[in-house]
This record gives sequence, C-alpha cells and structure tokens, in this order.
Amino acid sequence: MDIKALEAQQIEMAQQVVIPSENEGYHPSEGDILVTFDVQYIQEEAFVALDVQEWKGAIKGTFLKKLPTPNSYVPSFFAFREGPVLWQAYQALIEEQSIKANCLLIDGHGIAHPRQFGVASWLGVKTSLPTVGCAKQTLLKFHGGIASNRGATLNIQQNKQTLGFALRTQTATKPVFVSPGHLISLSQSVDIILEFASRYRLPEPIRRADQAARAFAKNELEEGWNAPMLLG
DNA sequence: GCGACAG
DNA sequence: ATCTTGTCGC
Repeated sequence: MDIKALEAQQIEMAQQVVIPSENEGYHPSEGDILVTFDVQYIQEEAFVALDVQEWKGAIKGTFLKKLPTPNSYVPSFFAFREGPVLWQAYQALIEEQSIKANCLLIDGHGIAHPRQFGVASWLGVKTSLPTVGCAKQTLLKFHGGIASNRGATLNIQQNKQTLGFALRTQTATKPVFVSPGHLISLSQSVDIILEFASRYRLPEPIRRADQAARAFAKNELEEGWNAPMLLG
C-alpha cells in the first residue's frame, strides 16, 4: 500500500467528520438499535461479528459474516484494514436481515487519533451514522492521573482540543479510551460506554461481539444470524 | 537515528 | 489481531 495516498485519503475523509457540541448530535432513545462490531482474523480472512441490541431493551442476537481482508495493517491506518470489512458486514446485515442501526459501536478509536480519523470515524463517514469508538489502548499521549472510581475520566487532548477520554469503567481496573467517531458528542460517547460497561471493564456488546467472532473463527458458530449467546 | 505504533 | 496453561484474585 502507498502510505502517501492513504494519508491523503485519511485527511480528506477526516474533513467530513462532524462532532456536535455537548447538547447536540445523537442521543439514544429507548428501543434504538445499537450495532457493535468486532473482528477476528485468520490469515487474510476476517470473521466479523455484529452484536445487535436495543437501547434499554433486548439483546437481539449476533450476525456473523466471513469476508476477505483487502488491506494489510499499517499503524495509525487501521481504518483502511478493518473499516471496509465492517462496512461490508453492515451492508450484509441490512440486506440479509433487514436490520438498520441508529448508532454503531466500534472496537477502536474515533477522533482520538493522530489525524482525528480512527476506524469509528471512517465507518461513520461511510454510513452517515453516529459512531462511538472504544479502545483498550490509546494512540495519543496524555498527562495526569485518573481517579480510581468507576466513571472517572481524563481528557485526551491534542493542540488543546479534547478528542476523547480515558474512562474508568470499573473501580480499580485499567481505563478504556473513548472517543466519538461521527455525529455524536464527546459526553454522549462516554455516557453510552459507561452505561454498557455495567459489570466488566469492556462494554458488554463489545464482549459479546468479541466472543462471537472468536467462536465463529473457530467454526463453533455458523455464518448468518445467531440468537443471543447465553451466560455472561 | 531509534523506538513506538488502535485491531 | 495471533503464537499460548495454569493460576491467582475479586
């Protein structure tokens, strides 16, 4: 892959990202469909899991799709590897299951990225849907300590602009890194992640998608629609 | 120049 | 992401 071309494309697409102010943009309503993505890779095959859940409502199930991976992974250009695969899987969810999302949750970054364009922003621009990124590692350095209680946050800034937060989802566990991808505010992004991370460090939909993708990659689940997995 | 670098 | 078991702790 040509890094210069990717960089140009990244900067061009980043200009399309919209991050509303605190009181505007997407705010989940009861019954909204939230779709959460995760991927496992074997060689150049991507095993994608889409967890479907209603806001304040039922866990609907998981859609599984196997796809070829078009691009290799280049650090800070993760969106170009995983983004197209997430996009294809979401199109299949619409076409095969007639399910459309009100908001997408991505295992990765939104605008908390060196060029403000993580995979959540990529998918947001492609779908014109609100997206939230939640990552286990940060790409941007930040200073200061974060309080140890659940709900504590620390701003992740670049050029004095807040791009996301380190968020403690459980008392005395490592924080996760939350940032809006598109069409949602910083504070709403944190609220959604905190709401979903009621018991573990990672939000439950991400855990479900991760587990489903792993089982799918091991051939323990079949491609297509799967009823909700039991237990936690 | 060297190391670090979401998934 | 993946290569990899049991073990410790809440």
